Amino acid sequence: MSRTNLSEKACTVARAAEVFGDVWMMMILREMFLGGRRFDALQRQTGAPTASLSTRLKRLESVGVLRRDAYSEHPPRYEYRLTAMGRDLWPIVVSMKAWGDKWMGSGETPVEIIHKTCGHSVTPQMVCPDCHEPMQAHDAEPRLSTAFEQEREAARGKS
Amino acid sequence: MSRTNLSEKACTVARAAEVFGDVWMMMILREMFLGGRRFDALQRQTGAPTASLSTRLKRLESVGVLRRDAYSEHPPRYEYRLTAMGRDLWPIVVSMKAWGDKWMGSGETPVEIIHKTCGHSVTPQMVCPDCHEPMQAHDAEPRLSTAFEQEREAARGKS
DNA sequence: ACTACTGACTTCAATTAGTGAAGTGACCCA
DNA sequence: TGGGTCACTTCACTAATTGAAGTCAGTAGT
Repeated sequence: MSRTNLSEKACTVARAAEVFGDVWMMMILREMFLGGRRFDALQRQTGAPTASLSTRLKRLESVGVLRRDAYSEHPPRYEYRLTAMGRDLWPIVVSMKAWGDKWMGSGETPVEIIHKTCGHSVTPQMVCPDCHEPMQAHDAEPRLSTAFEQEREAARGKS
Repeated sequence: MSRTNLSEKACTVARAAEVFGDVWMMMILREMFLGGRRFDALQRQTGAPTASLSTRLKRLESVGVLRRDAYSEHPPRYEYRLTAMGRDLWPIVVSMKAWGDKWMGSGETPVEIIHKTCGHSVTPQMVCPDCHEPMQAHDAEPRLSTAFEQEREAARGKS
């Protein structure tokens, strides 16, 4: 699907990007978190061409992000459901929504997130799991593993 | 750049996806959060072809995610820096890293995130800003605005 | 019995985007 | 004079995407 091969890289962002670093992937995920299950619903709500949607769903299934279940044998009809792996993508979609609301939005948000346990409409926040303080880019410092450091060193040297 | 026009959609995930719903965009962002500033460093560390990198950087600049500063007049040399808008993308990249580490990783993470204020190596977590409980997909319920609901209703009806 | 419709797709030809390799321009260093 | 760096652009080629149309297995209506 993508011509580049990022999956052999050490960077796990690269590996994740290979899976859903694609507009349709993100639209599909958004739609599934909104409850979309069937091919034609996903198609209409994402606006993806049939062929594009089809290749993406196959890919997501082969990765393990979603499962394709028959809900009728005759005629054969299927629906797609997120697996645990797929549900774990929720923070990514929510982060994108938060960013989109803040920087690309036009005042009112199209979707509110209601926290079931407390009932409030919320914008989930990233916090440090140790000290529970909100975290942003400038609060963090990356520390590279030696293996990853070496991969980068090699890149620096070549070409 | 993308053939589809998602930016006029109400959904802010769609708008965000239009900006960086692309493998190279994500790789560039990862690299910039790791401290990459110059064209050739970004190229080597992301593995992007020059032309691809060039179009992506132009696009990110035009959106306002990064700024292109001259660090030398003669010869003309530039570096790229994230704006506030760009730094706000951090939660997305971190969420992707967390997902990649968990589901695509091979034991050891290539990059640790050190929380400067507490000094710990952490995996940032999404919490409800009201009750401070960790939040996942099943803790949340989406509520659509009437405008967005109408857009979807229209999609349901056509073709 | 015939026609239309639904759902989940495939196939196809035309268009568009992405690719590696090579080239450009403005310098610096020896 | 020759080579090297940096930040790109241009080009010919290949690969992916697109919209439209078609397929298959049924159900519903008249």
